[in-house]
Amino acid sequence: MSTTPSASNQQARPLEWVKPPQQQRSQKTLARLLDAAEGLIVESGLDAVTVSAVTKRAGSSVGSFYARFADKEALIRCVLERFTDQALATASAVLEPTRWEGVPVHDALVAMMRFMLQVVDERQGVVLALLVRSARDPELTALGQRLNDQIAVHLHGLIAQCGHAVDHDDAETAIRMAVWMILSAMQTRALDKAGQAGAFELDDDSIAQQMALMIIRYVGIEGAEQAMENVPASGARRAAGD
Amino acid sequence: MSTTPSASNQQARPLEWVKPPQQQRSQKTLARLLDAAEGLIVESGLDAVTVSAVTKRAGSSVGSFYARFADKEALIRCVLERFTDQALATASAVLEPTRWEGVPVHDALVAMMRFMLQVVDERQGVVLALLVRSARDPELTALGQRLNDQIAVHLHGLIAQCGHAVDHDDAETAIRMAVWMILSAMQTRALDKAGQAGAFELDDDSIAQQMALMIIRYVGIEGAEQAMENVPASGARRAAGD
DNA sequence: TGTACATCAGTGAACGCGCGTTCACTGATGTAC
DNA sequence: TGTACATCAGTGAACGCGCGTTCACTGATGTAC
Repeated sequence: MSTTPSASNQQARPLEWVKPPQQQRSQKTLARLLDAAEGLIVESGLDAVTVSAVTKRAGSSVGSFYARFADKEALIRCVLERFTDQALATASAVLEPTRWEGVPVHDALVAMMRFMLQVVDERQGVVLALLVRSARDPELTALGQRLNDQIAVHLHGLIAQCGHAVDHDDAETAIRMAVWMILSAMQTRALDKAGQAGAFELDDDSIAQQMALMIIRYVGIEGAEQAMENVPASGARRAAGD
Repeated sequence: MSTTPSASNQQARPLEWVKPPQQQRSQKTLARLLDAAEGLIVESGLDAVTVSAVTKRAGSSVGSFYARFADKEALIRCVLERFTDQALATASAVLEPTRWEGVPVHDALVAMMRFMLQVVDERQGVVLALLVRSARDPELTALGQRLNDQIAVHLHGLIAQCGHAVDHDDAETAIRMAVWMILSAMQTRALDKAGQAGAFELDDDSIAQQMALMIIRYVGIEGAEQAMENVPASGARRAAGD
């Protein structure tokens, strides 16, 4: 973990709410506490995150916990901020233009949506925790918005670069809106899956394709729709302008 | 409140988790408890909903609370179910086809989106509570889905009735997806507003218009877009097919 | 290199607050004769 | 109509659990001379 590209984030960002450790020993304790908390969130939800549960799982003690964190809230913020940082870094990596050279916009979008759905699936717990905690803590709300903005900016650049005409008064706003709606829907999806209610009868693949289609049509990326190679078109698709 | 159309709901639905009162006196106590809880949620959020706070506000007592509700959860579920029932009823009323006869689809959609944004604004607290509580309680998640489905069904009927051709393989799914994304975004919006973070720099009106545009384009309601009388079109809008 | 001291890190029992829930009791409403 | 009784409704002090937080203490690491 200390060799991953996002390691610098873990040292710089989370330490705002944390007493910076002076020895390597406590550095590790801190990491173990964060991991323990995240593990509990993923496995059993936010309610399972009690100080004693976290310290027990981390093989630490209550006292050493309070040597690092001002209170329990600080821990949770730390975990969620670390998560958003990872998400931010991942988003930048995934949306890097060179990665998608020569790939039709539609396929690229579907791939991205699929990836996002997969992440949400794997890290449901954390996504939900971020959602739930945002209701109390405006600083966390801001994190979500930052993620939204960054994805939107990157996506905008990416679409602009691939040479399609865009049919929208304000492409930037449109993309921001689209990303907003999609991210929101992803959160709802995490909720539905956690509640193992029937959720959507739609599978992740169909959702990914529909989301991609939504972006293309709403933002008005002209000529991008016909590249839908793997969409099982029941009625023949016939775009108005082609 | 006992004369509103939704009063029947209040008698039938919420009582699943509640001991049915035998006298009018306790009937009123029950209503006061529900109102008190909702009031607390709206004004101070879910955390402020403690049994003693609720009973105090309702001018009641802890004991009489437990005579009606199995536990605190039951109360909260009741409040949120009552809210969804109202939302469901409102949605049916708002989406009634006769209301929109002769109104261009675009204008109708914008009006609806505006209305929804307004509701979310007024009842932020309850919307948020529903969101947060759904993470714990699958039964509440199901409520949200029911709302989604019903709106989608009505909207589908409404769009089908107004004689536009629809350019989508599966209009029903598309509309369901659109409603899903929009409702999810509304929840995020409630979050953002509550956190009074900069939220979106977009005002509610622009959001309403963009959402309407999204529906029209994504679902492919042909010929509906040019009815955009009050959209400040900076670059001249030119739909591909007209 | 060794000793003394200071600081850092870790420990876990103990405290106390807040809140959900219970329960023994009083008062109100309805019913039987 | 009046009295006796049963049931329903309401009361709030008391209980107890769980959890966050504190604190007096032990052990480990680093530093000065």
